[in-house]
Formats: sequence, C-alpha cells, structure tokens
Amino acid sequence: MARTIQSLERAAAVLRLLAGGDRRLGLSDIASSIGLAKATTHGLLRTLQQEGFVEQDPRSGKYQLGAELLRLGNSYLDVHELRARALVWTDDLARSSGESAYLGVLHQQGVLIVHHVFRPDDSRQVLEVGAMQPLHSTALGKVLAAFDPVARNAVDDGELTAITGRTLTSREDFEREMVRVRALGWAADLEETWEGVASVAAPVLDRRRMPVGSVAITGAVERVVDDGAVRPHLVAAVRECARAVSRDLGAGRF
Amino acid sequence: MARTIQSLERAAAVLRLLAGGDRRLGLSDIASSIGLAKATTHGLLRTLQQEGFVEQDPRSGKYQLGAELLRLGNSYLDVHELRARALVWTDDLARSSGESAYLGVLHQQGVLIVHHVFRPDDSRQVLEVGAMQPLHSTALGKVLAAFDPVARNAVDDGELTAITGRTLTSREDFEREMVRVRALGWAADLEETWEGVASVAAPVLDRRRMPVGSVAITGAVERVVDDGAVRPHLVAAVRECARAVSRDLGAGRF
DNA sequence: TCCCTCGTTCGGCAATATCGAACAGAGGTA
DNA sequence: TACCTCTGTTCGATATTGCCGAACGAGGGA
Repeated sequence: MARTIQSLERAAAVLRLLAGGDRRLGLSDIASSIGLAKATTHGLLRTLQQEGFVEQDPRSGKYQLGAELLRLGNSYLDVHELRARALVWTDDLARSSGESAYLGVLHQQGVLIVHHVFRPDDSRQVLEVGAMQPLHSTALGKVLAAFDPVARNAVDDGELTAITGRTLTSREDFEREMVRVRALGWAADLEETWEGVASVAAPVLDRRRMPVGSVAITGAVERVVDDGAVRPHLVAAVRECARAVSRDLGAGRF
Repeated sequence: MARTIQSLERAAAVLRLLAGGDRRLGLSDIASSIGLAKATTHGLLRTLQQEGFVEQDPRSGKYQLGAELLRLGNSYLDVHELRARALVWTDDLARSSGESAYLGVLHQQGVLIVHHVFRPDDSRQVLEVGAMQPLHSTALGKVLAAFDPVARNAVDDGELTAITGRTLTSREDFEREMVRVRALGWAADLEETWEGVASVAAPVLDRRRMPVGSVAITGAVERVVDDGAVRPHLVAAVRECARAVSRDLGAGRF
C-alpha cells in the first residue's frame, strides 16, 4: 500500500468534507479546510461536478454533494453479498419480533447500516440505510467489537463518548461488557444510544467463522426489556436470524 | 468548463464501470474496458480502495464498490433540499392514496429516485431510493421531459427502447404524449415500464417555476386505472402533493 | 507438471496537476 | 450611487506527479 494518487486523495477529502458539513460550502471554505490553493480546489470541484459527484448552486456558487453518489451507493447495495443473503431473514425477524430490524457492517470507526426493515405497523419511520452508528454504545457495534479484532481496535483508538447517561464510558466497564458479549453470544443496548430505546444484536459469521456484520432489532425499551432483562424470545429471534444468515454465507453448523 | 483533472475522470469511469457490471470485476477487465494500462488502473484502484470507494475481495483479488459510497450517498440525501421539503407531503400522499409514493429528479439520462414511501400495507416492498428509471416510459420521467428542456434533450438524444409492449417507441407518439402532458399538467404510465403497474406523476416547480423534480404514485393497474382512465381522485392527490411541495420551495400560488 | 493469466511492483520520461496572481461579478456598507 | 470586500473563476510557468512498458511472483486450469 505504497504510492497513492494525490489528486484522488484530495478529491476524496473534499467529498468527505462536504458530507460532514451539513449544508453547502463555499470554495474558499473548502480550500482553507483542506489546506490547498483555491485554484487547485477549484480544479478538483470542477471535475467532481462534471462527473456528478458534487453539484453547485448556480445562485450562490456554493457546492454540495451530487446525485451520482446516491446512484453509486445504491449500486453498492446491489452488489453487497451479505445484504442480499440477509434480506429475507431480517424481514422474517422484523415480522416475528414486531420490531424494526437492522443489518450493520464495520466501516471506519463505526457501524454502517446496510439494511433496515421497518417495524410492521403504520407508524412513520425514517430509513437509516447508509447511516453510521457508534461502535461502543449500540448493540450492533458491541457485537462487532467483541468478535472482530479490527472493530475492537477502532474502539480502543477512539473515545468512549457519553451519548446518554447510560453509555459505558470507562474502559474497564467496556472490557467487562465485551467479555460478557463473547460469553453470551449476543449484545444489548439498553438506552445507551437513544433515550427510551433498547436493541439486541448477534453476529453474522462467514465460512471462516469471522464476523462480517451483525443483525439487530431495535424498539422502545418498554417492549424490548422486561424487569431489567431483555425478553428471552427476542434474544432467541435475533440469534436465530444471525445464525440463518451465517449459514447462508457458508458458515458451518453450530 | 475547460480543463478537468485526468486522474479524477478516470477514477470516476472506474466507479461507473463497477456500478454497471453487477458483480465483482478483475483488474485486467477494468483496465481493458477503460482503455488504460494495468499499472495505471491499479494505481487508481489502490487509492480508491484506501479511501473506501472500492473494496477488494482478498480471496479472488477482484474489485467492487466500497461502503464509503453508501455513506456519502446518504449524506447527499440529508442535504437534499427538495427531498427534505417533500418528506411530509409524500407521506400524506401515500397515506391518502393507499399507494407507494415516489420523488424523482433528473440525473443524467434518467430519473433518480430520491424518496420512496411504501404503500401503507404489510406487503413486502424493496426500497428504490438511489435507483434510476427511464425518462420516456415512466410517469416521473414524462413529466420531467415535458416541462424541463434538459430532460427533453436527454430523451431526444437517447433511444426510445421498448420495455413492455405498451412503451411508446416512436418519436411522433412521444411528442404527442408530451403535448398532452403539458396541457394536462400531469402524466401517466399505463404498463409502459412494468407489466401490470401504472403510475401518475406531476411536476414540482421551484420559485422560478422551473421543474426540479416530480412526484408520483405507483400501483397495480387494477387499482390505479378505472375503465381505461386514471382514477380522478388519484390524479388530484398527486397534483395537490406536487403543488404543496412547490409552494414549500417558494413557487408562487397557482 | 507446465503454462497461461492474474494482480502487483519498479523506474524513467514527460505529460500533468499544482500554485500564485490577476480577473470579473455579486453583496453589502457608507 | 460609489466604494470596497468578499466571492468563484481563469491564466500561465514550474516541477511535481501520475503515466506507461516491462518485469515479477503467485495462483488456477489443463
């Protein structure tokens, strides 16, 4: 992994900057943020615009992400093998549990949601595919951190930021939780990421029994938790779904 | 729009190639498809991989799109002003019409779906956000082609490929349809894209009354069409939704 | 086993991206 | 209105940078 193409790295930095700042950015802001000359940044933006990766508001001249990224992101989902295998199983999981189901994979320092099945009722829900969630506070993330050394390293290198009052923030508590997750084979998030929301997750393993993602259900804490503990039938449903997907991927029987 | 950065254009071509071919591609295939030396292509792929835009299967060495694209595509949706304004209105549209609702924008030679509300029942549905649909056969596309000169040019430059037996394939028929859509202010797709499926769409206009997208509902032809014509209350619902979104964008009253 | 093809690395050439400075135009201020 | 200060954009010279041909090692198929 030696020589990389400078202009591509810089273009990627521009895209990531535009993805971070939640509204349009001006050329000068972008140039100074990345630390490049205005003319250089303009060249990058001009090309990215021609390719559809960024768009420019003709009125203000400011730049934002382009539609081509949405199209390519969708193509990524089409190719995603894990997601394809998990489609039917997560659908069943949402149906049988009555809660919304998620499929996540490790990406950079977080969990990337690659599939999301709405809770089977008429409530208004937003799709979270493509969104990132923290590793240390969510059930999806804990499972990955417990079984995937790469994910664990990402947690160790980062901060255990407190998102709610219940988020585990000390390294000792988190390590204890990791031991527990490994022993049980599943993880829970009891209002550690969102107030009033709990979730349960289990790992998906490939043919070499390495974790490639995790499956979870998420719902109001009153429905998911009973008397301080996650309802056993929900745990069983999540674990069975994860096992089914793993089996589809070629993992041996358990 | 003069000088563009060569390596960026080539990297974009690689990504587009990977998005087109629906499975993993080898380095040699990619290099010969784009018409570059293997070493050059490898440099592009190496950088794209480091940035997360492509991933390499360690077993076969083949390349596919990367997760970062999904994340960036999701960020694009977050910034999308039209989509943000349309969220509540399309939700109401799906609810009142009982069919699934779509919001599309012109992108390259097609319609890019930027929002999709499921039909309010328990049926299994796949989310189509990020997918592309043809301009000349869908209601979403016809509306754009009728009111947006850029979209019309895209249709004129392309082929009127027959997707079903009912797709309009002659330039004369299509021009007549355009006149009709402009006169009515809405468009229909009666099994011209999918067998057994019909849809109705109306344009969303910005403050300068230029079309920036279109809103549609789609459903089984038996439910949408009655005696050869689209049910009037569905047309009214779609047009009202489009007007509401347009008003939110600052378009004057009608 | 051989052999072909794969992905990868290396090094020299020159095409290419970079940068500073100057340009035009919009927005705001006095 | 006139000024001024930002904006995004273009231009041209420099040498840095990415490009390509060829060679390498490994894997799979016959």
